[in-house]
Amino acid sequence: MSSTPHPTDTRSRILTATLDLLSSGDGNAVRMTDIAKRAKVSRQAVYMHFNNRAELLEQATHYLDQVLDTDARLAPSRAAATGRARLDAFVAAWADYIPEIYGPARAFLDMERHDAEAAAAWAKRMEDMREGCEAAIRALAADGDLAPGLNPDSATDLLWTLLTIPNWEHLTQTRGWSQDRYRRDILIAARRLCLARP
Amino acid sequence: MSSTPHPTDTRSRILTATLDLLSSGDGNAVRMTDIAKRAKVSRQAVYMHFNNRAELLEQATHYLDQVLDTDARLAPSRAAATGRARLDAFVAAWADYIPEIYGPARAFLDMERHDAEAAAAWAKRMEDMREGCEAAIRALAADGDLAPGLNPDSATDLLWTLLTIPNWEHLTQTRGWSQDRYRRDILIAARRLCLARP
DNA sequence: TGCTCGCTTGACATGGTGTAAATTGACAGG
DNA sequence: CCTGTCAATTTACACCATGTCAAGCGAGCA
Repeated sequence: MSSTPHPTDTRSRILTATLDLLSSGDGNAVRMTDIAKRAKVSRQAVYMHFNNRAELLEQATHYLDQVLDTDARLAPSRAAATGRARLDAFVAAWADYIPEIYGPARAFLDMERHDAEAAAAWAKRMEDMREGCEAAIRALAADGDLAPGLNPDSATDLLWTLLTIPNWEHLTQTRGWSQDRYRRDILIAARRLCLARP
Repeated sequence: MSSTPHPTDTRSRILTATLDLLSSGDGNAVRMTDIAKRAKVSRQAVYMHFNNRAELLEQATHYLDQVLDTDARLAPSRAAATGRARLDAFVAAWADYIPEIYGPARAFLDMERHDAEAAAAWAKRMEDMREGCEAAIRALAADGDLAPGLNPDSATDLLWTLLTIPNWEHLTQTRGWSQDRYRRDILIAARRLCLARP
């Protein structure tokens, strides 16, 4: 059942319990009580390690980033020779990354409205992601391959927007797209949007 | 202050109070208490007219649709001669519609996770909107102007996704785009995405 | 006079987060 | 062996928003 190893120390048990619950679909069943139960500690023990839910979630995503080796996944994109290749690699990497962080992401999106701290933590992550978009667009512009009619700023923001998690959610959950279809069609869309000659 | 007329009967006062608060920015300050206070009735009086918050919000958007004459705004799109014209008219109409319904929309998006009834009501509205996208894409396909590489289904879903309210929110709120810029650049993006020769 | 309707008042249940304090049990060091 | 420390437990409570319940009140109508 458990997708992550099963460490003995309490703090790690809480973190893996959090991730397990978040990734197990019913995102609503991730209350502090549920996490504590799953980690086999008291609810108060959770508060001994994390001040509040937002902080716990934030630590959990950091923990997840190590497991997924997020940086390494974006290396191919950074190494790409042309702007077109960079765009393709970035979109592909990101498309496959989304489903893996969807659990925590959904939790943050839910909190973001009424919890400024959570919103800030999540905004920073998404800002990092935007930089990937910006780099790809700059590379395209340098190659003279950027779509005419769009300045680099607008192209960056539009690409970034296209690739947001709510859009992935909309297409795969609401519209029932498979992950394969998402990967394929979102790449086509990104090319059409950004490239002068898609 | 009040953007809507000020009817005397209680039910209408509650509805306009709801819309006023929703459109006044701080979307978090739209608790049942706030609405009641604004309508100058007791909190319980609200429950005499609407069973719960979701139902109140739903009625409020219906009320708003009458005020905005939503149907009429989409008439130019339906009347367009070519697929390209239809796409343009639809995107333009929708782009200017979003800011006007943003208040209620945001409230629904917040509830949709933990309130099935609210989610269903909102999904229906968005489904109606999808039909506009579908009609535009079909018209393009009929003219032979649809982007190669995308079948009509995918194009419809992608266009629909591009135009969602969270994306408008992301671009105008998070990225600080003006409404003018949004209207202009989202139209460019929609054309690039859907047209064979944008 | 008395009935009914629309609304008010005030109290209360529920469900989730977060706080506070007293207690237990293990383990380490003098 | 006694003592201190530390992690964790148990229990209890404050807070906040939604929604429920019941009694009361005043205006208008028959």
